[in-house]
Amino acid sequence: MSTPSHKITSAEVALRAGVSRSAVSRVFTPGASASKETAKKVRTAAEELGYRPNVLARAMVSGKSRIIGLVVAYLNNQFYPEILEKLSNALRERGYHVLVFMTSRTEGNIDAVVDGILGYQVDGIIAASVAMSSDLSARCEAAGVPVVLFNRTQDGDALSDVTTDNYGGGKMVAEFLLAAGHRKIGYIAGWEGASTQRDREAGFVEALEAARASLHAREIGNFVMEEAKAATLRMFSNDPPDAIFVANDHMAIAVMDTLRHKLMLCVPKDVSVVSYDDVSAASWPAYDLTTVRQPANQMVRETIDLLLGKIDNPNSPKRRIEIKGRLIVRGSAKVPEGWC
Amino acid sequence: MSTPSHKITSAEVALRAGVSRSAVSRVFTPGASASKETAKKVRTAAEELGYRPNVLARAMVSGKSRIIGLVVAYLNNQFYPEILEKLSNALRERGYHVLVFMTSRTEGNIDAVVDGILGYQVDGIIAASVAMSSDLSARCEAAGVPVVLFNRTQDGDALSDVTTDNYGGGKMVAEFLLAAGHRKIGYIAGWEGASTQRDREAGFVEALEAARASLHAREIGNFVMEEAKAATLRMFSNDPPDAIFVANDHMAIAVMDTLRHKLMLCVPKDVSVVSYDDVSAASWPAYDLTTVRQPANQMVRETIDLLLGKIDNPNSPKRRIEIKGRLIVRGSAKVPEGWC
DNA sequence: CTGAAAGCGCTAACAG
DNA sequence: CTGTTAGCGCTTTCAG
Repeated sequence: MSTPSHKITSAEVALRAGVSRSAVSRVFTPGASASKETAKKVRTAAEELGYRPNVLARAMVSGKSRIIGLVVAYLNNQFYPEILEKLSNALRERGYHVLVFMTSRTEGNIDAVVDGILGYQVDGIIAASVAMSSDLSARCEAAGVPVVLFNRTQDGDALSDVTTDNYGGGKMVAEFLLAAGHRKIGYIAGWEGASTQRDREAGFVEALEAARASLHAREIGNFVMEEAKAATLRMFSNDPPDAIFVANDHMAIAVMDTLRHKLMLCVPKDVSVVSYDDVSAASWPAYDLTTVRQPANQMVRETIDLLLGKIDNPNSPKRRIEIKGRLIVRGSAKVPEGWC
Repeated sequence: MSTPSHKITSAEVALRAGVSRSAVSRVFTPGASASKETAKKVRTAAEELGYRPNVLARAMVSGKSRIIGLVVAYLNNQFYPEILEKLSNALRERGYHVLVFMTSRTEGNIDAVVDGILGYQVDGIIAASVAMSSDLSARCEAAGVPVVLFNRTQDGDALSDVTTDNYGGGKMVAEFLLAAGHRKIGYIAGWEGASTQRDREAGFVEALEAARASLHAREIGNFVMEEAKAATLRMFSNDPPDAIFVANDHMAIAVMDTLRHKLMLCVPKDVSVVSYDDVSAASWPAYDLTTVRQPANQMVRETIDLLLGKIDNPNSPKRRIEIKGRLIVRGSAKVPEGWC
């Protein structure tokens, strides 16, 4: 392979292979018709020259960039790097690449961010745990760019989304805690703008009430470790609970640290802790969290199917996919008698 | 703003504003000359139509895509999500976006991955903790795409890189452990293909030898938690050490879990543990790791400066930047008398 | 300061 | 199966 000091075009390959530019194009276009012989000549020439088709030029004429924009808020919560990795791998297998757009979780600048994405002619957008103004989703719609919300729903909106059954998950946790005999149960909430937070809490509280119990204490942790610590301290400053449901694992880690190292309590002897997500740290022996698993692989698969489906068939209807979660019982909470 | 069902072109904006396409272009090109009045007409029309310049088309003619390709191996190690986030934010501030390419850590498929990147006409590539064949770096060179290696050096190669002083860091750890009175010191190695692994170990071992001590035990963890656990078990199966240096925090977490929960040892009473990186989990009370901090912000800044510098000025020379690390003393290792 | 014209690298329709 | 032709949306000389 020679190493010229500029980018190689299909014309140069064509010249060297003694064919036309279209021939070159066809050889590099899956499912286009070129004779075995032409293909070989072209591939050889391309190899020798170090030619790669220019994806951008291809995108311009075909209208498909094979780029998916991924909007993500905080990578601190281990759940999201895991998702990003899975998403990226699965997408690559289907011939797409991921352009990452970081934003803060609050609605403020997300519109600007997505606006920026649109300029890259992405074929689709996955918004992980962020909210979009309906104005903005309308623009995406208008631009013909499908959007799917990952791990977040948004009402009154025409966006597809993939979530787990957060309501059912919250309910499961309440039933588990109740069955273990807990009666003074606290809840540490995530950011209240998040549908995950709202649904988990709703399911949790309703199951409590269905059993004639009620929330003993409630504090807000906003999905942020520092705030979760402060919330825990507040919750234990007076008439402490004997069990806590924390809205996600990320905060639960901070909660457990605070319980043990600031309040000198034992988990689960003094207080049971249950949370949500089942990130990999949840299974580390130091925490050993009982938690509701969000089946990441399945969520990713559904998200991609939904998005690519919409790309292939732009007027496929909006869909909301809700996947059942499962309670993973570990050591951070008392286990009810005979629980299986 | 109206919401047409297709993508808006500069021609449409031009038409509505009663100017030429070039005028529109100039209004959206920073530092181009357009009269105040034209600018206003164009902006209004653009706003009403919901126009965004097509970055891809612009890239084709200008030759600059404003996309940086980021190659990253595993997001499991918390260090990388943190870096990705910082990188992405800093780059966006400078008008670039990040296209993420995931690969496995071993050299196998990385060439294919980078090859794919080149097709996107990225303006530059940041390779985080992955090795590139010299053949491939030659191709990037030939294509005029600068590459900088993040947290990894590669000898015999013309690539710029940004690392911390891993050799010096390893040395610091040895001195710290020795000063605390440890004499039976073990090392859990990372993947041996990594320069970080090699340099940390080299500095560590040489400082040990300089003090007429030597490595008491050595096992390989390959930067993978499961393997680090197995390595720990092996190391303690016979004549256990009283201190361990673990090549990074990610493995150290697994090592500590194993020490405490499988081997029933106390840290640091029975064994001191020191590691490398200072990811956020290192400061969680459950681990409270004494570790060498890699100054992420500074590394990111240098990386970006280096890369963008090379983009602006293609024949700026290759540079290797090495940043000093610092030992963050926490509770996972005995602290030498009078250490400050 | 502004418009007309040319062309970035590629693919898609059309003849042959 | 193959080459020719016409653009994708934009920026950029070059005249005016």
